[in-house]
Amino acid sequence: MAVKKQPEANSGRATSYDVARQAGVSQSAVSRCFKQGASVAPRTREKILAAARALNYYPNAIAQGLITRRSNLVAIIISNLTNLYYPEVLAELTQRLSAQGIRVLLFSLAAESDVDEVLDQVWRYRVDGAIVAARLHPEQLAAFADRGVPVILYNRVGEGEPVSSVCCDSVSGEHALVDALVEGDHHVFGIISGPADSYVGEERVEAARRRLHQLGRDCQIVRGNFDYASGDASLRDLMRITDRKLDALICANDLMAIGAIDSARINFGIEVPQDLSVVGFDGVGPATWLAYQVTTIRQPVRRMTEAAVAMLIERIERPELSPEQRLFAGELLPGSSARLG
Amino acid sequence: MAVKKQPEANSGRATSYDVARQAGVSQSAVSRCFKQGASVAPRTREKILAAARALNYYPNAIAQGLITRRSNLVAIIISNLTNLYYPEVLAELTQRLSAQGIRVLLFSLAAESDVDEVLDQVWRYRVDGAIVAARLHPEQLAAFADRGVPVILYNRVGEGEPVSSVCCDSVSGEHALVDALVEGDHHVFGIISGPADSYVGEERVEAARRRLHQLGRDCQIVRGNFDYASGDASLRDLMRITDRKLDALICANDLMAIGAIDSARINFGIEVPQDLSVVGFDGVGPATWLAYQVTTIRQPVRRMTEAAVAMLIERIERPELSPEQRLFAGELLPGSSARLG
DNA sequence: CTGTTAGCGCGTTCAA
DNA sequence: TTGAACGCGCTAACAG
Repeated sequence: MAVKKQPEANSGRATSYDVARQAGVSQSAVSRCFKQGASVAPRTREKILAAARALNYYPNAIAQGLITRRSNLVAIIISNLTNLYYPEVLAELTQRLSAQGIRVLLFSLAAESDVDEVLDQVWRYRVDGAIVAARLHPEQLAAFADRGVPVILYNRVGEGEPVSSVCCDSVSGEHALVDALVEGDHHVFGIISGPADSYVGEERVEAARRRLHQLGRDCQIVRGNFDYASGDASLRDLMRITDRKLDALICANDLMAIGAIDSARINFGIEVPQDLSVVGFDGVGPATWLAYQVTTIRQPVRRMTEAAVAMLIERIERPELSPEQRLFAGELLPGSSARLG
Repeated sequence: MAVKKQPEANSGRATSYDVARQAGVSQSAVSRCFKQGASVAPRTREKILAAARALNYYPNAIAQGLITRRSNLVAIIISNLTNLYYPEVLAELTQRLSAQGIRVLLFSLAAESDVDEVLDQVWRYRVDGAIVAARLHPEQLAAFADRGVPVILYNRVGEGEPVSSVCCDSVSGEHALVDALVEGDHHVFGIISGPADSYVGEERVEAARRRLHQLGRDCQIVRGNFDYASGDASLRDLMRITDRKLDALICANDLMAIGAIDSARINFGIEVPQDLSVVGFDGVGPATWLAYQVTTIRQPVRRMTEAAVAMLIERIERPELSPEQRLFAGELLPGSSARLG
């Protein structure tokens, strides 16, 4: 005879057995009572719910997960949370997942090299799926496939590896920006890139460069790292390189555009957009502030997060589904940081 | 005879039994092998680790949690993630917890009224503790105590309920700001508050108001809601109320200060700080941008998150520890958005 | 509709 | 140092 603990002596940790005893039913009746479309007599149900409430009983999701093989946990892996653009994405994702009865296990990377440690934990917690906004190597992506854990990349694609992804279209976005700048009669073009390990950064820069080339324009490219300070630093570089003739600046994201605008006005005494046009990418909050009104491409965050969550849940329920890539066009916000055509 | 599945046929989900069989040892040997200071012969250990690697075995944290009664999960509950100030806090917290072998279950509230649903999930997942930056009712706080789940409030206090918390001192911060403003020879003071349901918002406003009163200064207070747009809107209100005589503005956070600065310059053609001094609170990134350089109080985020995590882990390990409130003084960033004494 | 039974994957006694 | 046996809290057949 097992020496069971007192039923409710240790407060706040009642089990389904405690509830069963209190309600005078079997443990499995309690289990069914907390399951969706299970058959329980109304009277029984009431007794059980009353007992559950009295004992402060909540089903143990850990135990449920062990047996159903569904943890209802999804990992969200984000490289640098502080990038002004992610908080909005993260909030949207968690709220949408929450609405679907899914909990978020958050992993934030201090350095890209931490990915392997993070994945280690992801496997241990038997998450049902993952949404990833960080660079993953092919073998890391393969690990997800091996384990049958569906994964959705956010603003990234699996280079080589077939994997589902949700992205904002860099090419059409940069085309729109470049076309508008060119029509606006600019002559000396500069580009501030993102860090070398950023997928969208490289993609945006390449798209802008090619489009400029197609239209017969040359450009200078300097490397930034997506933050405010690098907007300033890169602008200085470009002013030097172009002998201050720069009059159109394309930034790989809004934050650097803002840094460049401030630097132009304050450090160089240049008028934006009269003397220098600046465009960004993302459509983050500060881009719309009165002082900046950055001409940029706004990512359709709502639709993108909605798609990411929908795609993930689909694949959790039907693992055989093949990968799918969804590309959303951003919207050109004219702003007033650039003279357009 | 139970019909066991093929050992490794279903790839990527090996159990400790599979590893044991492959290594020719018992399951409990495998278990010990993955535990810290357990006694395993070096040769046995190697065999097991080799088998584990071959089978791609990772201990099931869910099952571990079920038996050890430690999920190694901590809930982080944040009301509005998009408040420019929280991403930094969230990133710090997750990284610090991660370093301690603890995973983060993230809950982001769309509305304060969602708290109860969130808590429901918190109980179900048997989290070891929680860090909360959202308003909790006394009965909600009591629920944590009932269940023996340690909780740390972040920039909030338990009103009535005894509960641990980590805060940045509003009183000393506002005193420093007000004192500096008063010495700077200002005459018409205005305050933009936070939303009514914000604890720090109310506290900061009250501290500023009292200090002004002590120094024999009167002030006008209008309600903001912590976002950029309300900085603009509230400034308009204050300009009207004071018949444009406002020359010192105290904002309950930096974001509103920035909104007010932009509005003053652009909508009213007022020079900041020559004609109007503006101060904020928090020390968020944009506050230091060249265009603003907001005079503000910088919260010591690193020390605060470090304290929160340390306090929480202490209480997870020693539940009998009584609540503790830690108050950190912020640092006055002089900036250039205000004429100080 | 309800109770009985058998595990989910692992940590933890207790002997050997 | 190792293995056998048990149980964490629950779901999922199955029989009644």
